[in-house]
Amino acid sequence: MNLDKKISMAVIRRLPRYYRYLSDLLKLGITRISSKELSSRMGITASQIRQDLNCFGGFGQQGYGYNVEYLYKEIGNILGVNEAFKIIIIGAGNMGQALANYTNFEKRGFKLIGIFDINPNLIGKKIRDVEIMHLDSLDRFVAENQVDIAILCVPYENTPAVADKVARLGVKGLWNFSPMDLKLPYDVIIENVHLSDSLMVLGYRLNEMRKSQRNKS
Amino acid sequence: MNLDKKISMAVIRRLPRYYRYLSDLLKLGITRISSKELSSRMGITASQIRQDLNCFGGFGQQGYGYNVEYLYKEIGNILGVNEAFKIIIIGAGNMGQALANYTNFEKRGFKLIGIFDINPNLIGKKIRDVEIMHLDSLDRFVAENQVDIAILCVPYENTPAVADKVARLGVKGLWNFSPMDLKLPYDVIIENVHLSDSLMVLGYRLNEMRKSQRNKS
DNA sequence: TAGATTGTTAATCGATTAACAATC
DNA sequence: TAGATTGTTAATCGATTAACAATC
Repeated sequence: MNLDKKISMAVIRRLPRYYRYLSDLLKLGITRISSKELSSRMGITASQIRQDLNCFGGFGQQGYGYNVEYLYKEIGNILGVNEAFKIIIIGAGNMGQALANYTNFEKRGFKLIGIFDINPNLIGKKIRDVEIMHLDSLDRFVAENQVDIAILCVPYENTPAVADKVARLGVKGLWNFSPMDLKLPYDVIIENVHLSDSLMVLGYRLNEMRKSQRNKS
Repeated sequence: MNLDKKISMAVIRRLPRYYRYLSDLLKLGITRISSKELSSRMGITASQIRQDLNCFGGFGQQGYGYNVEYLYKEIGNILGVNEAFKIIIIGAGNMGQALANYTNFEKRGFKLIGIFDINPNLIGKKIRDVEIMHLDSLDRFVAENQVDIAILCVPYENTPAVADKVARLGVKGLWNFSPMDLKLPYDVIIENVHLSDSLMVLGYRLNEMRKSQRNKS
């Protein structure tokens, strides 16, 4: 168990995936699983699974494998599903409202406590009991409430300014939906969701497949 | 110029990022750029930039660097921004509607031609001139129109069945928004957008930062 | 021409996979 | 106990970085 050693992002990004598969196994009523069996389900090597898990501790047992429920809970703890991170959404356009309606996030340890916009037609409206407030009241809100993460769903051109403002107010996690790489001079964790990047990669791969099929025939 | 050689996914996933930075440079009126200068803007090594670009051809000139407009267009072509991929959205809930309103996709070579749902209250409604149709008419629609990509925004439990149906109809690209790894026995390109995975990684990193700050003091 | 910067090969680094002793 | 499977070290593979000759 290589505890306190620096864990690579490659490993970290696989954790939510393990968590999902373990959740599925639980639902199927499977109580124990070997790295070999999980390997064939997930399409990665058993060796990688054992390596990954051992970054965080020895969760298995020789000759037995892993207890599904135990491993599920442990990975949940590592990912902080019981932390109840307080999140706010900035920008209540289509994407902001869509995310506000995602009840899944709650299950994974994220609690929406505020939504902000500048459109007067939206102010006062509620989404799942959370009020849409004017962006002008953000300062006071952040001062009065602990806000762990801000979800940025504002138009492209406003994103840098809003990100800067939020970071200055002391919010330490930003989830950015604009197609740009935010850089801030503060100690803030930024996670980008570049939807158009993903779609463009899909387009590229589609073309490549078609090309290779044409060459075959 | 290592043409026709297999290009790694690591390189491919960086292409849209290059494309974004070149677009920014164009807007700034910068006409030429060296790998060194681009390197400092993007925060990756100049060596990596030259390696990446040379997978697709020699776009630069010794002693000069790269012509921004030329490189922008070339990468655009590689990514297929002029292909006008025909896309449909399945599931016109919050996320489906949010994506339907994304005009950005059009600029990057994706044309929305249909939206499908099963909710009778939504059928007939239009989003940006695109009609929401009943899922029952999907078969005929795909038969009568070329559909390159289907965006899946349906509830978790319906996703596998809908994905299977769409793939059977001959759609070769799937953009999946459900938190599951789709596997299909057909030659279909699947690109997953696992929003909750991304958010959980953000939560993990936030916790790690806080831990390390606590240890310092 | 001299200076700059690419394209490309070689070296390094990190991540994945294989192997196996430890042990349940 | 014997069989199974982990935890962990060692080997391999692939991706990134460094170096430099080619050349604009």
